[in-house]
Amino acid sequence: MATKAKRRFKEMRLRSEEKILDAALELFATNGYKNTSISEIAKKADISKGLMYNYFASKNALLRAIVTKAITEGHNLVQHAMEDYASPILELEHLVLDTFEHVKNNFQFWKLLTSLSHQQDIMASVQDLVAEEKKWSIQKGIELFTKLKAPNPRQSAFLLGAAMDGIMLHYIHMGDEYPIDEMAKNLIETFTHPASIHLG
Amino acid sequence: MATKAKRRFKEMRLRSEEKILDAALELFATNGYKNTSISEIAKKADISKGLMYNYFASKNALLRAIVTKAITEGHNLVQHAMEDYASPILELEHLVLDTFEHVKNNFQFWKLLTSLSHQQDIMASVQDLVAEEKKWSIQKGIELFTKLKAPNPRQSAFLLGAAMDGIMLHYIHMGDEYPIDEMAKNLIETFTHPASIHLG
Amino acid sequence: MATKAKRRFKEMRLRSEEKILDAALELFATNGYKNTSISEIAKKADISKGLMYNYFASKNALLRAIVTKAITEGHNLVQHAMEDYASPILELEHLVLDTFEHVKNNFQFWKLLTSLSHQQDIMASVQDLVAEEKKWSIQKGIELFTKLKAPNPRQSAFLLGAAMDGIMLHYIHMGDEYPIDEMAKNLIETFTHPASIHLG
Amino acid sequence: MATKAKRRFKEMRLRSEEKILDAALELFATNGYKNTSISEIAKKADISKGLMYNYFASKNALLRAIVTKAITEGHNLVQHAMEDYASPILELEHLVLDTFEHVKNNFQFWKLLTSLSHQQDIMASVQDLVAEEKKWSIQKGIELFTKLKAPNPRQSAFLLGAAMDGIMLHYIHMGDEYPIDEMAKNLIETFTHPASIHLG
DNA sequence: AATGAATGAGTTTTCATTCAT
DNA sequence: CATGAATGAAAACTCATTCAT
Repeated sequence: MATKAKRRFKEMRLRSEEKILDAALELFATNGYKNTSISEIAKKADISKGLMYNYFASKNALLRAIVTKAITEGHNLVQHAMEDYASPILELEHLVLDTFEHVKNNFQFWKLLTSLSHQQDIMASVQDLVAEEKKWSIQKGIELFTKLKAPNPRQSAFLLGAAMDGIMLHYIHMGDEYPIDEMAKNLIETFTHPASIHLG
Repeated sequence: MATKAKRRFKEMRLRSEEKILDAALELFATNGYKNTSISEIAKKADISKGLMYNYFASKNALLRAIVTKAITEGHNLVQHAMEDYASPILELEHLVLDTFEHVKNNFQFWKLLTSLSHQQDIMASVQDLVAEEKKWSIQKGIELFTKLKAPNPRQSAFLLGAAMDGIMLHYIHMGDEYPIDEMAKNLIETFTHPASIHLG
Repeated sequence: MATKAKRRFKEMRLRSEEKILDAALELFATNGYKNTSISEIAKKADISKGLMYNYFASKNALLRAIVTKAITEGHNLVQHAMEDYASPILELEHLVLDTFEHVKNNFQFWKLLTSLSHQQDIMASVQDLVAEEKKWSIQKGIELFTKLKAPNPRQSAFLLGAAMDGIMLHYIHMGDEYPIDEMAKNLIETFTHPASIHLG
Repeated sequence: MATKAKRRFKEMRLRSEEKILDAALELFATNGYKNTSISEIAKKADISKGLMYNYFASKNALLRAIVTKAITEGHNLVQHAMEDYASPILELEHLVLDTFEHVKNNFQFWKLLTSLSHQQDIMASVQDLVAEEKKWSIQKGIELFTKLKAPNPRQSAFLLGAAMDGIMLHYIHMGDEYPIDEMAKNLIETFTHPASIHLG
């Protein structure tokens, strides 16, 4: 009896939580954290203002929940993708493609994260979650270019990272108008082909 | 007499206006637009809250003034730098270096602009100013790569643009810890040397 | 069968009601009425929020129930204690000691009542219950001092009442650190011995 | 010029601050801290809600300001009054009378303080201010009864303290209906006359 | 009888903006 | 031109109470 009721309650909780997280992510991403009110979130999630506080202790806790969730998901995804590859070139190719795939599939989240990254005080409450992710990413790049026998792996990793972030930035701003797949292909060629594609 | 007095007033006016713009730029850039109060700006600019409204009709007008000013300055700078170059390679080199130089010299402004770019409603009030700038920039890139006989000038221009923005993004986040000059050198080589520097 | 089940239900009901009353009393007394939420009470009583409303129509009804219960108990106690004494001196002695005993045994309740007594609007809903109690208490004091042939029984009763309330106040604030028994002894001597104990 | 304007502003500030403090004191004292909203205070003080925050950082800061102000005033008053007396009996007489005088003149404040003393968490934010006051008071009492050669000065000081607090409590509850001056006289006699006044 | 999800009115707090001087 | 006191609308948050199950 009690079990049945409990299960039902759990489901209700989960559904509401999901609705709130989704609504908040979209609004935060589009209009910014400070610029989004709990009222707006509640309206979009189709719940009452008060209910939000049943699930998240504060607006900031809600933000952290979003970031935590997305980073966890993202981390798993990329780590999986990295497992076994025949050659470092293929590996680099997948690093780029998988990352962009993840960005495409989590458009709103990346928009939010990019937006957050410019607000010092808000970022502070999320910094720890993001910092680790970044370090891991650069480390992976350096390993790759070392395997590829690049003359300066660190430098190449940084440049690749910058180019990827730039592409993501443009993609995030322009959305599907931006030729992200083409850019990815181009990027991979630039970083793996001995002859530059840029000059004839 | 009157003239002298008038001139002094004008100078004071300019000085106050300048102080407000500077203070606001720094605070907006560091903490975000929404997160910065008029009180804070007034305190930092060492003027009264009320005085601000003598110079700018609203907080949003102040924001627009900052963006307008910086974009105008930036535009002049880059356009100047582009004038006469012996070869397109040199020209590309200068495009990259001058842009980064501008970012370095207007760190706060770029920080602000990057931050703003993620807040749809605020950006709306500034969008038109930025859009033109962007278009011009891409056009310039395409021209350059055409002169350089790149197989796909548009693609190369996009990739260069993305890489430059990525580098700027990292520089803006990390400040002087980021090896922006080294990155610039590297970037130029990648885009102008027939043999890739990435693979040995 | 039915009877047995009914009895069990009644017991459960009593147990839950008791748990709620105890939890609420402690929380109200410690943190104040307004400062205590139904959630806290429910958690402390180990029941659900909703169940509380099966037993008490509102938070205020719960408060009234607590006060009513404790006053009734207290009244019985003191009245019992007052029955037959050989001398008015002994009677006064018992009045003091029994009252303090009651306070010691109902510490939380007295704490609550003392706390409530300063909140006009809340007190309104409880006032009538308390007023009667007070009147009875003073009447008793006057009777006693009359029997004791005090020159001004009313005055003495008031002074004794004030001193007792003062001692109770201190006891309530300090808890068992306060030497309430010693104070009681002292108080009785002061009011029954012809020679003052205060000056040597 | 500037000076004149500044003086005017200071006066405005002072007046508003005073109005807020007075309104808040009365409401806190009558209805309790938690039970009083900023809106009510603003309405009573005839100012806008927002203005309160120009003067006090928070509702709690307002409370502390009230307590600090009253304790400081009270301390000065009593300390002054204690200076030079011909005999310890006269000194005790004045201790009692001056204290009651202070309570009468700061009725609202004492009502508030008595009310606060029962709410642990609120009291925490004010405790330090009050604790010192209490210690000083008891110390004074012990000194007095030592000079008066009471057999147990500490005990007598405690009893006097309790009686005084009890009288104040009743006075605070009943207001001017309570014969506080008569009680004071009676109290002094009880504690200074060798023969008890209670029994004929 | 019992649960806890959901509500909404009310509370504290913030801040762009106005205005008297 | 300059000041900062004052306002009020909107934001974050709390909580007694209701209700479907």
